[in-house]
Amino acid sequence: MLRTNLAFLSFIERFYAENNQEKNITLKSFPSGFRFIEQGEKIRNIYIIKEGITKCFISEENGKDFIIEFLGKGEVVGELEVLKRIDCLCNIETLSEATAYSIPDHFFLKLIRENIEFTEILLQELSTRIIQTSTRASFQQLYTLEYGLIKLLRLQAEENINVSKEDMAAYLGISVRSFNRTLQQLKTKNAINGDASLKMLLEQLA
Amino acid sequence: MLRTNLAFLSFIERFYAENNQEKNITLKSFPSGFRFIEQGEKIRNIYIIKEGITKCFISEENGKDFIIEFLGKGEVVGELEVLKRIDCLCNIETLSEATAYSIPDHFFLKLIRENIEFTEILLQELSTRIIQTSTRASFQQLYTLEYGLIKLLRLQAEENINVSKEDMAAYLGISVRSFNRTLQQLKTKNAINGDASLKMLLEQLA
DNA sequence: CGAAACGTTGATCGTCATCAATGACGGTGG
DNA sequence: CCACCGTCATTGATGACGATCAACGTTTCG
Repeated sequence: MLRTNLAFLSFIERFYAENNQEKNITLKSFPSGFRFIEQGEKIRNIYIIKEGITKCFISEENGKDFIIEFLGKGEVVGELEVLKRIDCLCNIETLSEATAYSIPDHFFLKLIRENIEFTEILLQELSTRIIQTSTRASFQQLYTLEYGLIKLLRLQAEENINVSKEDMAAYLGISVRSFNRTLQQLKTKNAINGDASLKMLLEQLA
Repeated sequence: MLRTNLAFLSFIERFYAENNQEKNITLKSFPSGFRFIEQGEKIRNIYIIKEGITKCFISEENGKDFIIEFLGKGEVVGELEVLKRIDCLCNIETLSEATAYSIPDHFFLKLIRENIEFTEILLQELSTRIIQTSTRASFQQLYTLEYGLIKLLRLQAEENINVSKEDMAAYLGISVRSFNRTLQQLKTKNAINGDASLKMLLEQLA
């Protein structure tokens, strides 16, 4: 659930240190809770996250939010919009203080044309995203909330990060009320067998 | 809902005609209803569809199917698996007679390294997929079936293709029974206002 | 000054009513 | 025989509303 891409990060850090005479790449800092990309706006830079955690989410017209993914170190945002010359699809908001390398669109496109290593990392990244998004869509569509929640808790226990209940609910596409309710049902049904760290997390939440 | 990529197709046709002395690319034909990629298997070729319609779907462990997308002319399949060296994520099955260019994995990777035009088309394709998959996941998660069905019918009316009820149901992640029921509800509620071609399609189905 | 009392706020839960979606089963009609 | 529908029971998921509780700061009074 927290995606990272260390290959991307180390590439860009190397590039930033060695090949940035023209200052195409700049490093920016954001406070926690800052929305640095807004759905529907035009964009002129892509960002590669150096430090911190962000969420990438779509706000639907009915007022609900759907979190596409949590993005950490080395994840890139805005690249789809630049590649396809479209307005931003999602909002990107920091969940902690964060720093990110900012790369102007033209320079990003130039990198793709001229640096095969960069392009291959990008291809890997896009592939990973398609895989994750598709399998998740399928899963969330075909299983009940209860299964989805267990899966989410498991992911969170593995990666040992902490996300607000509000965000977890948005990740599942439900309200906080429903999220709490389902947590509680899990607990009373004792639906978790075996996994100790998962049990602890559940105790802690419900 | 029926994705195509004419840029990809014309690239590969040109390449096939002019640069295929070593016979790396071959043209294959499949009958209707043929599953030429099976979830969980290893893969050694990618395919680019020349003619015909296919469906790309995940079979979940609970026996349900989820159709990721319908793929037509110029769509590529198997490239994620080759790029990431993993087993097949989905099944690909023809819905009509179909022909496809088959490209060995090593040659596909070589094309990426050596032909920037090819790579750029591929980047476009992957971007499109992420966008479609994400927005669809969000929509299907946050709106009711009724909305989802209307959207699906609209897409189908626009693209003027015909897909079996079974497949439409799988696209929505529901059973045929539920699909029919919802169609009927749409009809009796007269939920469609304005769009004539949509109304016709609904009449025809329900 | 310090402790007790008070009010505010936000998060959570119990409960109830309701809507959304499903599964089963038998019937109907081409 | 197969695709579809009526019907019924049931599960899944939601929204609304009020009650509760903990956290926190402020006020009040001994």
